[in-house]
Amino acid sequence: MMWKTKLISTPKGFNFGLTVRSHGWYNLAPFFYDATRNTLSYTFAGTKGKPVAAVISEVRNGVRIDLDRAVPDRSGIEEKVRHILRLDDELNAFYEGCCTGTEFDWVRKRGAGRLLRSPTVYEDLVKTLCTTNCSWALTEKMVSNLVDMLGGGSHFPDPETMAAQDEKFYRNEIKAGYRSPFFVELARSVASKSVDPEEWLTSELPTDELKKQIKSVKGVGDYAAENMLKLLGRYDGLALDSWLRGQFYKKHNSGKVCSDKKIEKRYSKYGEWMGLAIWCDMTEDWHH
DNA sequence: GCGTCCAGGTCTACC
DNA sequence: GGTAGACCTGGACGC
Repeated sequence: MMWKTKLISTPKGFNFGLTVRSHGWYNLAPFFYDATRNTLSYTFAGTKGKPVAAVISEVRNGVRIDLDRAVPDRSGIEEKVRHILRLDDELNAFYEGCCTGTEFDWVRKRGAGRLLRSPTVYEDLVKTLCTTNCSWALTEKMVSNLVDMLGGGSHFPDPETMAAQDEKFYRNEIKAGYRSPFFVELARSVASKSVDPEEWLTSELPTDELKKQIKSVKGVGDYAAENMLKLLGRYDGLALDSWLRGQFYKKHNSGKVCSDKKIEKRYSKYGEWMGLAIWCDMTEDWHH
């Protein structure tokens, strides 16, 4: 069977807009968010070099996917949209255990807490590397350069395509600077299957062991690994970066710098959900 | 126009 | 295990 438009149901209380705008990913190519229409566009690589552009919009009790051409059921696009929007994430434990009757009741009531992610863990990993030690503007530039130069201007390049380029290309064309050798090594490791980021989604390793595994990727330190863990659905790390710290200082410490331990102490009561708790707390004013 | 700082950090060498 | 210094880029800022 082929399809071009599909409706998929969403979990009770799911909030499309808050999920899309849950963090900066919706501004990174090949995502495009149309705020006026409240639609999220994404172009999938497709098969045989034929990309498929999707527009995802909110409908009653679900979301609608509109493609620019018909694809077979086995294309996997429906599953990828479910993955992107975290439709299969089980958040009831977080809503009931951390939000009900607490400062985060708004998260439960409004259906927040689902962090947008890319269709593949590999894409999220490359994008996370692009967020390290630079301005958000440079992150956007690096990612759009990858899409423009290696994804035909439409889709995110696969590991094989990225592995075919050398460090010089990433330095000169992508403007990745010192991250360039990290991209080459990561892409070649994934292309040769010596590293399989997609396996992290279903890994049964304890979070600290999985974090070590993620950190074995060159260029991935504490922040990047914990950010990846959040996108994998594990929230027991805070993924502190300079932006998150700055927000905390403003909201909870009268604008004054404090230690990471103090930040951790405030959210430690949320246990395995502390990473999601701090993220919702620090981004609350995005959603007014 | 120029120099400095630093932003959604990490790695290496050294102690 | 803890820490200083180096590392690309590019926008903001002060002079």
